[in-house]
Amino acid sequence: MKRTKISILIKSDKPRDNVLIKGWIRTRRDSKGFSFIEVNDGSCLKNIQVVADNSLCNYEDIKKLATGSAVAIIGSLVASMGAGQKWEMRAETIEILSLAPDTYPLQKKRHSDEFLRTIAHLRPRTNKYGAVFRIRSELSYAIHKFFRDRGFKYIHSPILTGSDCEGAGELFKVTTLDLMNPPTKDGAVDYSLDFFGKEANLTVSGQLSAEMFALALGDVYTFGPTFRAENSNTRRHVAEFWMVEPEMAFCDLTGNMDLAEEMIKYLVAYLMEECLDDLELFAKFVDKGLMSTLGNVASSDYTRLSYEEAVEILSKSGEKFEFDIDFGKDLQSEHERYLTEHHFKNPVMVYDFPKNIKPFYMRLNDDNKTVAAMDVLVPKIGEIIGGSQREERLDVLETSINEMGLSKENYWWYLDSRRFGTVPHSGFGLGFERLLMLATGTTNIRDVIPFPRTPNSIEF
RNA sequence: UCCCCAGUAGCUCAGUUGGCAGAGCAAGUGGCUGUUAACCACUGGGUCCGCGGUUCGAGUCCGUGCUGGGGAGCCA
Repeated sequence: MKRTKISILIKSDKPRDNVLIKGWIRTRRDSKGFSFIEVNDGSCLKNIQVVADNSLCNYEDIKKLATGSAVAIIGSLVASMGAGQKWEMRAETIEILSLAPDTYPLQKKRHSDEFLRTIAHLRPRTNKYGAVFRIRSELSYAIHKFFRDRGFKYIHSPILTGSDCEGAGELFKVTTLDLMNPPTKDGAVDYSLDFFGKEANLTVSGQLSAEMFALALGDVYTFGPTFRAENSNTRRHVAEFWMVEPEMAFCDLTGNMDLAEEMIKYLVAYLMEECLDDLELFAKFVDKGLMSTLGNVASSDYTRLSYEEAVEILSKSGEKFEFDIDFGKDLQSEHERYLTEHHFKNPVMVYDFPKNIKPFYMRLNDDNKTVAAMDVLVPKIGEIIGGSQREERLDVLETSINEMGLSKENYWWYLDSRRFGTVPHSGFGLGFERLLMLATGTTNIRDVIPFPRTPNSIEF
């Protein structure tokens, strides 16, 4: 007999005989002659209520079923006499697949997120984390659907890289050398004897690869893990995270911002349509205002303002900031928060940043002091997207590489793209986990990724 | 890496001016004719984060280390 998933059963429009379910016990309530057993199989947030009569041959064992135990139940789906649910299952046989001992760490009541992080291998069995990871799965799918519907091609950019790409943050080194006794040359480690014949790292971004493919396939995107060895200890950073990076040929900064806005709106609307049950859990227990926030994000237009205008708003705000606002300095967290949470109360797109605070590949504007960069800032989380129109002019790009003290030789292949059929192109990086935080109201990034990697923490 | 806060039962926490270690939930046992994070009764459960110090006496005060959380920087 094939098992039926609980997500299917609870949506049934008629009673059904001879149904098999398999899942885990969430709670058991005993009465005089029978027990109510809540079974969850992870297919959806809801449990199915199973009624186990004391006439069942193994009823004495059934009464030992504790939270976390696994069962296979055959029975019939019938209308529930109770008020809390439409359907319930009347058990004919209950096979106990495994009995959870009383040391099972999860209880029926709520646990703190901090405690659940210490048992990250078990937390997907809770309502909240089950919901997080179902939403994460749906959001991944929606990203692919969004791009595919618009003719974008999915590029698998490499995880192992030989260049330090954009110099964005500290890199994780990848080596097969004997760390106790590495080969040296002139007092330094001799990486010519390493696996790749040169230094290698985990990628910090798929952007440079994506650019090469955008200049061949037109519109492309990457979606994969990226790594930063930055020692940052905040609720918005992890060492391993997933990034979505579209790259579009024949596209300027405005087209780039258009895509970013359209994409966020699409994804949030998609979740509100497909994951309503799970989202409502967050609206109930995590962030009371979640649904109105999401409604706003999905439907209202995002204000676009230049860095210069942002600086002006902040200067005139009368707000006392810890850090000075001055043209040429990057916006601090407190400034971003002021813009999104107080001034506009909505996502905000800031563009045309001073060139000295941005990487070499961003396109120089005609004013010679700003670049065609853009950030999407959202309330509570801050920067969720960073992107730019890329510098497509070979001479300007070479000057920029020189000015930033980088070596042209390392980027020979990147520069080739500007030698051969170069065109204006643009792209951005979206922090997948940060979008999940926005979608669920979760305030700590460690709670939206299955096994978070942070400084001093890689237990699971 | 810097600043701030916290660490007491399986979990969430209380513990007064330094004076016998507490509650709720969970767990175990029993009860209850339909429950909804069921309910009622009883029972068991402690390296008060580690180390050192002050004191007649430290969960409480001091020093230090570790762990967790929040903020900052870096960014997505």
